[in-house]
Amino acid sequence: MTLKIATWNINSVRLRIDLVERLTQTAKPDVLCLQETKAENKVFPYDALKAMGWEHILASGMKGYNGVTILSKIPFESTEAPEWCDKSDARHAVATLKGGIEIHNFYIPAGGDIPDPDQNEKFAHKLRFLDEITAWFSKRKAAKASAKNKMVLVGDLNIAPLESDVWSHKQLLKVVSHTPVEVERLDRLQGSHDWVDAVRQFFGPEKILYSWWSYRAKDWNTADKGRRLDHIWVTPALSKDVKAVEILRDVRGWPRPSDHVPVMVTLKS
DNA sequence: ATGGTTGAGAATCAA
Repeated sequence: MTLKIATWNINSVRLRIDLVERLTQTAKPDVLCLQETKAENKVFPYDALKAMGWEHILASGMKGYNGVTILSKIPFESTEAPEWCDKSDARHAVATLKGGIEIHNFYIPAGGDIPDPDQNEKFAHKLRFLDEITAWFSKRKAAKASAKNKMVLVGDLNIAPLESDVWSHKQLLKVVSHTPVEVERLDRLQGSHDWVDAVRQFFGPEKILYSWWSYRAKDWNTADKGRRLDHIWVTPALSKDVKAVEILRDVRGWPRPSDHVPVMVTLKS
């Protein structure tokens, strides 16, 4: 038996509902975590998603921006939509699957253009968000004696930490998403619950990997100026169960695509 | 050097 978990920044679930269906049918994930759904719950396409086989749906949305969703073929034991930085901005959804795996789906703030928290409140928010969830996971780890905890953290973390996660390390060092201050925060988050980067565990540290290509490039595929902003992390109790990881680059070439592509892990269960 | 595109939803704001 296997469990396939995918994450995808869909950039409007309503506009791209047909692409969600295409991914559902071709990649056949058991759990699909979406970010940037851009739909408040009252306009969320529950019926269309149920019709394509997503029986269990956790949606946390707001009008116009952000929004995270966990779609599942496996029933939920419990669900939660925590809030951070005193904002109700729909950036975190948690679902525990029947059987015990706890899934965290994040849309971390992008952080604006200027990588200085004193000049740019959006960048300050991004750092604060990372600090808050790091403290929260550290506390939970201590409280739960977590050695056996089976947890998965996915999402658009809006940080590409390694040199092999960006098209040019040198040219992006001062570009939000790849600055040392963000990478250091992401490393601390990773340490907060002994998270293992399942994608790098599978592919190794050297392989060039991207999950996002800007809409602004004339030809995203030829220019290939990508970044790996979308991540799948697992706790040590699950790291040995990672059988495969795929970054579905072809999806960037689908009609009217998102600027992000799905990342999917196959776990032995 | 600094533009380039997309989405929500109704003028910009965010990415």
